[in-house]
Amino acid sequence: MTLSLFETRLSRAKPKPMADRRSCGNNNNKIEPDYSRLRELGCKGCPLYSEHLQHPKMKPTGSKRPVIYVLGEAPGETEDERGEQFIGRSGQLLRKALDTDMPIRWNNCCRRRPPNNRAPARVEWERCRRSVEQDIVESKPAVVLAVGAVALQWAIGETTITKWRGKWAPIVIEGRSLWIYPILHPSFVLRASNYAEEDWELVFRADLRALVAQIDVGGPDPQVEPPGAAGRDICYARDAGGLARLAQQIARWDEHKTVVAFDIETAGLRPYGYLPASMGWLSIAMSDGDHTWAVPISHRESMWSPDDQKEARAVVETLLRSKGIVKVAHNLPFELEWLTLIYGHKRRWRRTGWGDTMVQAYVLDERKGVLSLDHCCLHRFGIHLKQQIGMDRGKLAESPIGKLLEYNALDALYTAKLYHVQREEIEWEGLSDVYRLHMRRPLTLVKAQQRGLVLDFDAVDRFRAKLGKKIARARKAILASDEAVLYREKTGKELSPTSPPQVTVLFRNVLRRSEGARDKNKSGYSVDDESLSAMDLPVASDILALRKLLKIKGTYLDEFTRTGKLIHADGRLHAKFNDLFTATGRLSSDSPNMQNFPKREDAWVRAIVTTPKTHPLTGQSCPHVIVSADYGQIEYRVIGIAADDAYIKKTLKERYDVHLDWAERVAKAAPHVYRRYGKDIKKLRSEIKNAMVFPAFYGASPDKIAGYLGLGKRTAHGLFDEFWEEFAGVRKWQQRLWKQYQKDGYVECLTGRRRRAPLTRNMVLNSPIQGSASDIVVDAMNRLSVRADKEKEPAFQAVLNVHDDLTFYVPVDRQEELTAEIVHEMLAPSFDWVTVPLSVEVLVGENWAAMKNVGTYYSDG
DNA sequence: TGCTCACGCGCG
DNA sequence: AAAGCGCGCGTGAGCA
Repeated sequence: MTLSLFETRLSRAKPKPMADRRSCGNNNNKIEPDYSRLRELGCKGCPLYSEHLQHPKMKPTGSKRPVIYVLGEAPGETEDERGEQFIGRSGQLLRKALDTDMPIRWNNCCRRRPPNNRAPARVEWERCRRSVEQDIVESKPAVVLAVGAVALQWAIGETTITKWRGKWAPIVIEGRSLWIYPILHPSFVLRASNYAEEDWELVFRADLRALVAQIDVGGPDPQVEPPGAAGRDICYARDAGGLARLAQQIARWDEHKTVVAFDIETAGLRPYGYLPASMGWLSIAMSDGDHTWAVPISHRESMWSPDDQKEARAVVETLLRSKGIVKVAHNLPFELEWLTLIYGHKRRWRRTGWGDTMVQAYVLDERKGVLSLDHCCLHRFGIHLKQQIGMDRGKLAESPIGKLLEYNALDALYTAKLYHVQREEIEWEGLSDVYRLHMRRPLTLVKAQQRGLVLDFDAVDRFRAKLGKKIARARKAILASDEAVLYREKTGKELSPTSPPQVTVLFRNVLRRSEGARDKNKSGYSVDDESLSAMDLPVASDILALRKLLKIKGTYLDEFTRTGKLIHADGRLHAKFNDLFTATGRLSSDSPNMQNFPKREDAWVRAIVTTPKTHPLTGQSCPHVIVSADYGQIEYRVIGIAADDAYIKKTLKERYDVHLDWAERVAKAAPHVYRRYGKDIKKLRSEIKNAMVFPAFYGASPDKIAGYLGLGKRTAHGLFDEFWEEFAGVRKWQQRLWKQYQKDGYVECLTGRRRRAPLTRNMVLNSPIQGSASDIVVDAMNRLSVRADKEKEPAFQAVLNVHDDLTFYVPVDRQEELTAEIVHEMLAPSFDWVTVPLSVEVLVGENWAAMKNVGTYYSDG
C-alpha cells in the first residue's frame, strides 16, 4: 500500500452513504418527558380529570384468570358511562371477531376517558402504567393482546402498528415474561372500511384467527434475552494466540457442519472506494449461537502487524471456504460484496452453504420496514439490539475497538439465534422452497454489482452542457410569458416553474383554468403532464418541456460525471440490485436506479453507458458490445400458465396476434371507433392492446375500458361477453384467486412466494403474475451467473436486470457464440410449471442508446 | 441544517 | 390520450 493510493482514495469524492431506507427511529433532539416521574405521580394532577366522567378510574373487567389480556388505549364514551371495558362499537367488533371460549380480561393503557374519545397521549397513559402492569402480573395471562398503536407503544415502544400487527413479541413486566400480540385497533378498521380500498377488516379477522389458533396449538414460553454482552461467551481474537484458537474453533464447526452466523463491520457501505477493499474492512464476528468470536481487521487500534493481519484474513477465509459450515449473514449480499472483492471471487463459494436471515424474514413477511436485524430481534427476542451497545453506526471507524468488537459480536450472536427461530417458522409455514429459491440470488446480484457499468464521461459532459443551455433558455421564455408576468403581479413573487404548488396557483387561481381539476387526489388540482397538455397553452407546454429537461439532466446525467456521487473510485458505476425490497419479488435497483433510464422519448441519454475495453479476467485489450435480451410478452405467458387458459396457450403456440384479432373484432363491432383511428388496423391494435386486453387482465372495469375506447354501452357489453368467453380460463382464475385470498389472507406466485393482506383486488390479480414473470427472468440470470463461474466466462454474468430484460457485456470476437448460449439458457427455465413457449428478443450495440435488433428466438423453434 | 411529505415522472 | 400493478429519485415546501 503506497501513500499515493491512499491519497487517491481520500481526494476522490466518495459516494455518500445512502440513508438506510429501512431504518426506523429518528435521532432528533426532542426532549423526552420524564415518564418514570409520571408513573410515580399516577392520578395525581392528571390532565385528563373531568367532573363529567362517570368512571374516572376505570377498572379492568372480565375474567380474573384470563388466557388473553386485551389491552386497548382508553375507555370511550360508552365504556365510561357503563363502567365496563370494550362495549362500544369498537369493543363489539373486537368481541365478535375474537371468536373464542377462552377467558378474557379487558383493560386499557389509560384508565380515564380522554375528551371526544381521542387517543390518549403518552404523558397521559404513562401515569396509569403501574396499575395496568400490576393487574397483568396478578391475572397471569398467556398473552397480552395489544390493540392499536398506543398499546403497542405501551408494550414495546414501537409506534407503527401496521408493521407490528400479527407479530408475537416477548416482553417482561415486573420480572414476569409474557407474549404480546399486537393487532389493529377496531376503530381504525371501522373507519377504514369507509374509504380504504384495502380490506383492513380481513386483516383484523385473520390476525385474530391466527392468535386463537396459535394459543390452541401452544408454543414456546416467552423469553426475553438478557441485555448487553456481559455474561456472554464472547472471545476476541486480537493476537496470534487468539487467531490460533479461532482456527481450531472453525475446524470444529466445519467438522460438525455447524450453522455459523457472521457479520462484518466496514468503514463505508460499498467496497469500491478502498484500495485494496480490505482497508475499509474494520472487523468480523462469527457465532454459532453459543460461542462468539470477534476479530479486528483494519481498525486503527487493531495493533496487527502486516503479517498478523494477513493471518487474520487467512483464518477468516477458512470459515468462508468451509464446505461443512452453513454461513449465515443478515443481508448476505452486503457481506459478499466486500468479501468477494477482498478474497477475489472464488468459484467454490458457489458450492458452499450460505444462509441469510434477512431473506428468511422477507419470505415470512414482505412488509416494508420489518427486515432490519433490530426489528427482527425485537420481534423474536424482545430486545432493542442496536441500543444494547451505544454505537454511532455512521462512525464505526472512529469508535474504540473494544466497543466495535462487542457491537459486532452481538450482531453475529443474534443473527445465529435468529436463523434457528426463523428457520423453524419457515418450515412450519411450508416456505422452505421459497427460501431456497431466494438463496440462489445473493452471489448473482453481487457479481452484477461488482462488474459495474462503464460510462462515456465525455458524452455525459456534452449532454449536460447542451441541456444546461436549453434549460436556461426555457426558464427565460417561461418567465417572460404574459402568464408569468400576471403571476408576479398577483402574488408579488417570481414564478418558480418547477414548483408544483406554484404552478397550481398559476393555473388554478391566476389563470382560472379548469383542466387540472381532480376529484381523486387531496389537493383537488393536478399540474401533471396530462393536465398541462390539455391546457393547450404555450406556457403550459413550456413548463412541461422544462420539467423534462430538468428530469433528464438531474436524474440521468448530473451525478454520472467523473466526480459525480454515483461514480466509484474505480471509475465505474456500481448500481445495486435488491431482491428484498419489492412486494412482488421483482428486483429493484438503486444508486442509481438503472431500471428507469429513458427508453421511449429520450433514449439518447442511454449513450452514456458504454462498453469495457479490456477483458475482466486477463486485463488485455478486448472490445465488447452490449447485448440485451428481452423476454417477449412474459406476463401474458405467465397469465396463460397461471390461469391454464386454453385460448392464451393456443395463441402462443400458433404465434397468433391476439391484439390484432381483438382490434379486428372491435373494428367490426364498432366501425366508428375504427374510423377514429383512420381505419388503420395497426394503430387500433396498439390501442386495443394497451386500453383493452391488458387492462382487462389486470382488473380494470369493463365500464372504464368502454369509456376510454368510446364504445357504446351495448356494443361494449357484447364485446366483453365475447372477450371473457374467449378468455374463460383467465376469468375463472381471477375469481378463484380472489376467493383464495379472502380465505387465506395472501396470494402466491407460481414459485410459492406469498404476498399478504391487505391487498386490493387488482393487487391480488397482479402480484402472482408480476412475481412469477420476474422469477423466470431471475432464474435465467442465476443459471447464467453460475455458468460464468464454472466456465470462467464473465460474459454470462448479466450486468443489468430490467424486469423482463437481461443485459450483458460480450466480447466482440465471440459475440455470436456467446449470445447464442445466453439465449439458449434464457429459453430453458428450470421451473416445471413453465408450460408455454418463451421468446427472447436480442439487441446489440456499442452503447446503450444504439441497440439494434439481431433476432427473436423461441423455445419452441 | 436535516428531516419528512407530496408530487411528478422515468422504466417494466 | 385513455387501464392496472410494481419500483427509485429529484424537487419544493413545511417543520423543528
